[in-house]
Amino acid sequence: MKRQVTIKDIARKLGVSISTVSRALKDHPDISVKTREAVKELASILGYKPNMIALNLKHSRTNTIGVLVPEVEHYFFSSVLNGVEEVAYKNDFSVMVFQSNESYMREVLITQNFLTNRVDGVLASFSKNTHDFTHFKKIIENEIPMVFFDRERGELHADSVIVDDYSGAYQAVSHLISKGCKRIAFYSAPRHLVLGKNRLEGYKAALEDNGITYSPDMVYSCDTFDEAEKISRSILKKHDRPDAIFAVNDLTAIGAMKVAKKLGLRVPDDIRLVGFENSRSSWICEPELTTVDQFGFELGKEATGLLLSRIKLNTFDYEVERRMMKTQIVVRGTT
Amino acid sequence: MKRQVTIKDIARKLGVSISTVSRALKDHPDISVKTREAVKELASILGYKPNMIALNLKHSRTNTIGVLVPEVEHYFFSSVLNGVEEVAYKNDFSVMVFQSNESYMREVLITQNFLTNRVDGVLASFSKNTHDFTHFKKIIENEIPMVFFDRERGELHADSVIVDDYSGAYQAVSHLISKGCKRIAFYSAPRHLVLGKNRLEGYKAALEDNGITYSPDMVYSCDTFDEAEKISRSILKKHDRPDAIFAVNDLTAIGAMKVAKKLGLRVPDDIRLVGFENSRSSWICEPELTTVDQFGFELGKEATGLLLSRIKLNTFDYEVERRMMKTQIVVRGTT
DNA sequence: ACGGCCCATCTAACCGGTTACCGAAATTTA
DNA sequence: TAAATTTCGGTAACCGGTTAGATGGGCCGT
Repeated sequence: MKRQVTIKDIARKLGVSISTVSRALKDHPDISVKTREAVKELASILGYKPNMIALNLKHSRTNTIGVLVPEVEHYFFSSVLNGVEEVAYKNDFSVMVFQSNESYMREVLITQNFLTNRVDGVLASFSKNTHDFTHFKKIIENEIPMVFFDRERGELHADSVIVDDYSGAYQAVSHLISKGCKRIAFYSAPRHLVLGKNRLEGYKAALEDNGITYSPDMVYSCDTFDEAEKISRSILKKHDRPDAIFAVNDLTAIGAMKVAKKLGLRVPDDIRLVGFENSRSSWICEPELTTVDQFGFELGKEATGLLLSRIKLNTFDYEVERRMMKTQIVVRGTT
Repeated sequence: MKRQVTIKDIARKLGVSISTVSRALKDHPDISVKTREAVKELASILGYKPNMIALNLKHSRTNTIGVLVPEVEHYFFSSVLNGVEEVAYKNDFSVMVFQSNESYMREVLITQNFLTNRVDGVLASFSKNTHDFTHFKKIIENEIPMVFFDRERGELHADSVIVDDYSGAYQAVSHLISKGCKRIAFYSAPRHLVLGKNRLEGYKAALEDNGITYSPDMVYSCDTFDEAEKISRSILKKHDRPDAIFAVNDLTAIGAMKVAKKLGLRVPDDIRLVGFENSRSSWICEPELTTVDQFGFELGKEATGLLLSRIKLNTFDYEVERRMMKTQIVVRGTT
């Protein structure tokens, strides 16, 4: 492959030393205007581009942040990514995105990659199957700033930016109750995810604040379209079927809706549904889905801003922060 | 921040030279077993990780490929990305993903970033608003291998891996004709994209092969949900409205379907629809959308494999290749 | 006892920049 | 006019590895 133009080439052609070229290019006052102009002109003629790798080695920074995300295919994560890019980009940082595909093994390899590639900081949303966090601990041992987003893990020295799951769930369930629903099922994420716990708390609180007793029988572990299709079939056939379903994400709600319609239930008359995400899908399905907007784009911007501020701190000795993003219920046809 | 362990640290503690450590770590035969074992043991105790940046500088490679994509939010592109990661990953390459958001300006900046970050190769799908290709020429001038995917540009020294748009469109339109459709509208991508041209040709050919005369009045420039909602309103109200719509992607087809249903048309009895993508959305809408599967995952794998083979060639003197990915029509409820 | 040879390791240059420090010429000052 | 001070640019170390070639001690044969 073609060798790139270096300052050495410029120095040789101009008969000056490489340090002069280096200084001239960055407007160092030690260099005379004449020399500086000559260097700059030749540099642009030759198409000189500084070698980032050499700079990175010198400064031991890469100006790169690593992002670990379960799947970019999910609307929420892709919108987070947009926010991340926006901020990173404005601050001259590059972004390396890796998907765990909800696989723990893959996640471990990705974090190792972060270490060997010497990213300056890490944004991470770990997989649903991650119960062991030693791979993240290694990143922290290396004093690489890390911000968890959406899914958090309190005990590590890492900031987190999360969705206000509690209040999102509370809003959603309160809304359903205001529509007259009494038997509200909750299709929930696995319990070990903090978001699962918090949404459950919000669900419970909304029920209890409205005089409805909480029953664990109404909570199902189900957070994908396919699972929703499967379990809804039996749930919705029962004589004491729920009159509303609050689902942990839009696709799950839509899966349930599909089954409901197939069973001849009318939406929203016989059964009301609320999702969580405000994804594209939520206005593609019919009727359009009432859902809780998670503001992924803003979350991405927030998390990246926080991470960059940590990187700029240049010390690992800071108080860990936990930021919560507001949610907003979007009322549509399914309620 | 914490300084990473280097071979220098190991050398000092062991009282040997850094070259000995370097060689010991890579099982060089010059080093005695005793020394080698000692070095390796200390390395693992100290948690030594080779500094990729230094290696990159030495070898002037980064083991990184840059990916330029319009928007990861689109199902097709996110599935391509999955394929890219899969292959890159197996070959110990990292992937840097950048979204142009269909902005030409952004795209130019991203390609500059590829140059300064010294990626070893580029996978690119340019934006709809790109008419000037000098930014790609710069990459090629630097002899960085490039593979265009999905959207190609013939005149540059770059391979391309594209969807067989012609046959995909031909299949889709033939299918509609076999269902008895006579007036088939085509919601098309901008003409300057090769994929737009090829699908139009496939559309024309399918019509003509079945004795239907092609009429330019049936071709509309429309490739988003919003545009489809807007233009379909008037198109579907006309007394000589089409009896089928073939759309350039799923969301456009779904936008049209939504309007059709609002106008009281029955799908598929009054109007049939075919999309292009086989996205998640295509089985969320109702009825489920007949669509042409583009096999994004396979396309991503193919393009990355080709790119990596070019990188490994280690010369820029190769014949440019153009690979076409087969498509497959998926028949569902809208036809 | 000495030249030759092998083995294990070290020295130093290199990748492409940055930058502290040094030195010679030009200019100012006494 | 000699000394002091700028001005301008060069030298060399450094970032963390790799690697060709040098070095030096031990063992061999004659």
